[in-house]
Amino acid sequence: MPTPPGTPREASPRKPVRRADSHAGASGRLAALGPVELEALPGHQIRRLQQIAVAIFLQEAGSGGLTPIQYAALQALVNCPDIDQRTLAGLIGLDTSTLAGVVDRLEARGLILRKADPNDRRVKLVSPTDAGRRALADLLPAMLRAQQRILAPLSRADRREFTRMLDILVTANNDLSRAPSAAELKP
Amino acid sequence: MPTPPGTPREASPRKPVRRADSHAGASGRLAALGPVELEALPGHQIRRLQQIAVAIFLQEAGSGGLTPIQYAALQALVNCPDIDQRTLAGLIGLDTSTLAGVVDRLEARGLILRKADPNDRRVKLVSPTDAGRRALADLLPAMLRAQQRILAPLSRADRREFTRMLDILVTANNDLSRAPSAAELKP
DNA sequence: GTCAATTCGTCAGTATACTGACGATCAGTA
DNA sequence: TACTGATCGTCAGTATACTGACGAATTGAC
Repeated sequence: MPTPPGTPREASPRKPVRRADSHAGASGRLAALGPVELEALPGHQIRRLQQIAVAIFLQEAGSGGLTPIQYAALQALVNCPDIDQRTLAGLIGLDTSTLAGVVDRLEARGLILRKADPNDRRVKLVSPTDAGRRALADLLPAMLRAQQRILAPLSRADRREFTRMLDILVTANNDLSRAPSAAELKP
Repeated sequence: MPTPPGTPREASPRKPVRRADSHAGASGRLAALGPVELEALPGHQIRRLQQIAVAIFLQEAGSGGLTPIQYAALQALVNCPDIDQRTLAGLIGLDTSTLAGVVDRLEARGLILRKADPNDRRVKLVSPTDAGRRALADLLPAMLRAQQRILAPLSRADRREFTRMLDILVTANNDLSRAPSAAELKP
């Protein structure tokens, strides 16, 4: 972690508030340059947007529905049944320990099945039940409405640009979460 | 720490099987078209980007540092000391019940102080300690590096566009989380 | 001046999301 | 075959983040 990646360097901050003064340690009294506005920090706004996206999804899904994560796990399993939990975690971008809880809850609701792999008893293969496929199909319109609402404040051209940049940012840093990456899944 | 960022990884196939935008409006005929690709759903990609942003922040902050939320709370208090918890929750976009835990942890580390409001005994006023201001100042360079790294995969023009759209999306839906909105804070 | 409504902070409960460690299992080798 | 190393799922611990409910305190209507 002493090694910041290649290229941060002191680019001129757009309008943000306060430049990264490399001589900060010396003065110690740089608190006078100006306040840091949270709204100008991308990380802060990304967190807010995530909160909003989850809230919209839950509104559309209704009280009996699934959470966004549960929907993603179930959708990945319908796309690709009978995979082990590690592969599933990689598909939806989750830590395997976090996925364990998600799978527990889906199994408790009868939406998926966990069975041991006969060839490797460490592995548990997961697949959706009929009830799971039905729940997913029932939720599809609400899920699509949620996706539209999330980006609704943007113009159509901006929506396209935004999703394009989102893809760049996610794929460029895909390996930063503890989710198993595609590289280490299929040797 | 492994996984030095900046590794672009091969681009995913990215065939947009089913997008949630534009012409999907009628909502009746989109049910039978093909598999739903999670990567094409804005909500999914926003969640992934949030994971990445947190991971980058924690990498830069180091082991003894603060979490992004703790940083935001402390920064808001330095900008604006002696406010009650409800106002603070609104400033950083948090539920008051979630904020209670954040404030507990910051108080336990001696970075903030909680005292009763003499004019209204329901209210607890919060303000940073000297140690809190010091911790915030010490973390400033790392925080700014993190912000740069999050958007580093984009061109400079794209970074500007992305933050512009982020602002639009967040402010347009500001009232969807349970955080106290600015409207109800100052009557 | 009393009582209902409201507000503030908190708690219990649920669900992500991470780190670090562990037992069980498998693959490879000597 | 016995040993080493790796992998799979899980667990404990910590930290967001929400809903719904609650006691304590204040405000408002009358």
